[in-house]
Amino acid sequence: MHTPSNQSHLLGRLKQRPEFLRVAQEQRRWTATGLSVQIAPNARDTSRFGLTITKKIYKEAVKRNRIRRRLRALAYEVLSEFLPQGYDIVLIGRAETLERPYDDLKKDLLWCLKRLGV
RNA sequence: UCGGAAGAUCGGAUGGCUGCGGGGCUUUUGUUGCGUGUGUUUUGGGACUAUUCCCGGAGCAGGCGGAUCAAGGCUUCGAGGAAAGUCCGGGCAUCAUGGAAACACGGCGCCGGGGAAAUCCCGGAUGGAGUAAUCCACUGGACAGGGCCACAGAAAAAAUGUAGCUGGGAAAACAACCCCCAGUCAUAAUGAAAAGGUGCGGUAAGAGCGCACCGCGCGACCGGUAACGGAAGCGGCAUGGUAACCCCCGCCGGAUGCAAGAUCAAAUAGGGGCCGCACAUGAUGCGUUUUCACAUCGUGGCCCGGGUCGAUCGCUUGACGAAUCUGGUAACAGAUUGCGCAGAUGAAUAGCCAUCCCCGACAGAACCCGGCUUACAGGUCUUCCGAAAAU
Repeated sequence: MHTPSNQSHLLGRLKQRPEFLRVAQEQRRWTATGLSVQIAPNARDTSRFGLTITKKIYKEAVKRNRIRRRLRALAYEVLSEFLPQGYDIVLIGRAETLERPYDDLKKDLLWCLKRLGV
């Protein structure tokens, strides 16, 4: 879309529910303390990411918003650097995402990517 | 100074790096389509002896203009007092509806004022709490009618008469008990409540039977816009509670909610129109047969219509807020202004770091506005009350 940064233009966003379901059906999932990751190849020359934070984790909208913002910042920083082209990835928030130190979250995400063989 | 009451207001600060959503201005290149006019090719019609001229269609090339979209630059704005719960009142939209009324159903219920309206707000009345400031209250009607009032108690509503008290009768030597008749409810027992209370008189015993005080009912008149308050006098006392049970009276109320709804519009199904082509010596249609005529049946293109995916609008400037002044006890109203006001749609307003402090509560807009209710760390300000001290 129109992201001016020199790195994040590689990253699109998943927006439609069917796109999320397709990634989930691929069954490639790994969970760390701070977050869960689902991934699927998308047959494109760019990668895209989506975020899922359910009401099950926190009832209050404020806490869910904060989790979403931390994950989004994480995605722009880490995925644009380490995620190869041609993948759709979904980051799923957990209860610990809210308070976990940012550096640990970063390690969690990298570890998940490694275990998923990317 | 201590304790208390009411109201208003704020809701971490500063800086750095990296970012997000909306608007505006601007630059460049590209994309798409539009307008304009130029050159050129080709073609139809007309005028003319002819060169040629006039009118129209199609293709190609590049020019200019102002847009759309994308990217870059600059600039500006970017969550709350409750954004929450979705409980009321409206705006707006669609649907239904000839008008009006009545019935049904639901809601509301002291008086006056405010407000678009409300079950909201302000002021007052009444009752209650507090030394006070102040706070609390679903506050019409129980002689329109019905229902209910547990347990206990004789009796729970136009009272009754269990124990008891008194008189008379009967019986008897006399008295008492038992029995019969009459009067009565002071006394006793039950209960949340027993049909005025206390005292004196009175009586066979008693009773508002009489009187005084208190209470209650009616109430001339006075004050107040009103709710209501005060009250001379009159009445011997009469209409127990519950309407948050039905009900009666008065007032109010269509339904559904922005996923409302409107516009544009790939695609698909079925439908309609026009044009071209094809067949046909065919099939079907009007009782049968033959002949003739007519209509339909095929296929291609374009258009209309349809409305899915999608896109745009609705979508944020309005019964708005703020400041100042004026009127009003106040709610609020009026005037003025180099004043302020998000608009997303997998959904922006952030991530990380540093410093400081009192170490940060409840909590995230989703069509808009007015209320209500609920949650909330801590800070600031104003007014008032009580006590102590000082003057």
